[in-house]
Parts: sequence; structure tokens; C-alpha cells
Amino acid sequence: MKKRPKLDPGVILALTAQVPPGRLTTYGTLARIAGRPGGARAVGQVLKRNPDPERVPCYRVVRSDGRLGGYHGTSAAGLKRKAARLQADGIELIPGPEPRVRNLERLLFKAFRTPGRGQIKRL
DNA sequence: AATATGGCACAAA
DNA sequence: CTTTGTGCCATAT
Repeated sequence: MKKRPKLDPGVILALTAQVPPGRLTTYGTLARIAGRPGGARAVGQVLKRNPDPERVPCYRVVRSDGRLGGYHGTSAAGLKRKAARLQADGIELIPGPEPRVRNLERLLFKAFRTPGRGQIKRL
């Protein structure tokens, strides 16, 4: 039996850094690419500790159902900032108590490079 | 070691 | 469409 490697924070951050302005990805997607399907929550744990927000636009990572998820914890103030940043990137949000991004499918970034081999992970 | 709490996902109802 | 329940990975107590 091989012991499964733990989800590597560096990988998550590197992947997140690839998402260009106006494009999005989801926690679950990152988890899958990093080789840990089902590790979506763990991805969140990594992003909340985002050590370098300049390089890693963690606000471009949202939930699979289009809801925003969190930003700097689950605080409402953080969420507001996240929403603002997304809109600054040209993302349209459906307003409401649980705002959701419009046309999420269309905005998903697909061309992720996997670290090391320069491979493209198929989605 | 055991439980609690997260920036989540998904299927059922 | 919404709510609820269960599974998941990682960290903190």
C-alpha cells in the first residue's frame, strides 16, 4: 500500500496563480488537479492562509455551485471584498443574500499547467 | 487519540 | 428552486 501524499499547499497556490483576470476556478477543481478529489475543503484551508495575495488571486476561486465561498474566513466583510474584486475583473454577480456568479461554466479557466512537467491537466 | 471547525461537493428529498 | 444530510481533507484544540 502506498501512503497517499498529503495535499501540497504549494501546488494549490501555484495553480491559483495561473487563473487569469476575468476567469475563475473552483475549490473542487483545484483539488482534483492536485490529485486529491474530495479535498475541496482542504484547498480552502490552504487559500485562507494565502501567504502571497499579490501573486495568488485567491478571490478567483469560488464554489462549484457559483456561490462565492469565503474570503479571509467566512466573515461578511471579507465576502464583500471578494465580490468587489470579482466585479472589478468584470465578473457579473447575481445579487442577493447568497450572491452567485453568472455564467460560471463559461468563465472557468481550463488550461492549467501541472507543476513540474508543464503538462496540461485535462478537465 | 478524539473532537470540532473550516473559504467544499454532491445526492436526495 | 431550496434545504438537509453525508462524505471529504487538513488543521487546531
